[in-house]
Amino acid sequence: MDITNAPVAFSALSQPTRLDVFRLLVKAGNDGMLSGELGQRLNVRQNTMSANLSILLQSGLIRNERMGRTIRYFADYDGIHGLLAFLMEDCCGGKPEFCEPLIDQITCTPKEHKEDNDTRYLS
Amino acid sequence: MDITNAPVAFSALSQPTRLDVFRLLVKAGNDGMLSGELGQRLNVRQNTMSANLSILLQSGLIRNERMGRTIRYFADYDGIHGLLAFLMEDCCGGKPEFCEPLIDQITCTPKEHKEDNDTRYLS
DNA sequence: TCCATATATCATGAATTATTGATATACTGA
DNA sequence: TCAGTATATCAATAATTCATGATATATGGA
Repeated sequence: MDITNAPVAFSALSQPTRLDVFRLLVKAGNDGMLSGELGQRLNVRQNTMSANLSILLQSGLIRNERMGRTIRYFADYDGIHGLLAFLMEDCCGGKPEFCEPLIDQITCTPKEHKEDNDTRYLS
Repeated sequence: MDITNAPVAFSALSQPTRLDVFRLLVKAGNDGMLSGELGQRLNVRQNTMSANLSILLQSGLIRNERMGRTIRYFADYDGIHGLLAFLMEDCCGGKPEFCEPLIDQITCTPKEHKEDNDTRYLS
């Protein structure tokens, strides 16, 4: 997986099923959800869900882990943080020292992991 | 102008020129920017810029004001706040009382205007 | 090794979106 | 009222995206 730009991520979120998937994963937190579970929950066919999950994966907003026969998907908070930081860059009147901690908070970035933050979107 | 859903807003941000416009307006803050100014700055033809601004307007992420012959565009913080709140709903493990103030902060929502917040995206 | 389950990939057609040249509208000042 | 500037709309083509049926791959258990 290799994300290079923000339009790809927003494009991923622009499709209703994918937005639903993303929000379910945000709510699911560390538990994540299985691919099949998402398909059942949202009443989406298997190959359609697979294609949509693939697009979300490429966007860097979610990640996955194979658990035996099944694959579990999670919201990727680093990716989310990077995207929102890019989107709202200088949002507080060009005072990043004021704005950045707030972006950390909205994306639930723990202070002790701040050095791992995704900066791919930042210019 | 009447925005009804989040996919429209993310779709608006999924196009590179529109994302650039949005970010310029976020940075510009209360000064906003003229349509022609945006076109020059991003090297985009007049009618293309007009079409893209129209799409951003429909998304509720920006607003405009005619000033004589020119039209000035601004980031719409209420719209932005509503979208991000919807996107990250329950992001902190289903504890909105912890999460919501952070969303207010990232979108620079002043406390005294909280009652005006856009809730169109919230379920 | 064979079967069943879970997920991914492929090819296709339908629908949507983006850009452009041309033209229309809105406003200002002379 | 006319000319000029700023912006919007229209029509058309090109490009992209979507969901789907069919099929392939990966894993686990008997």
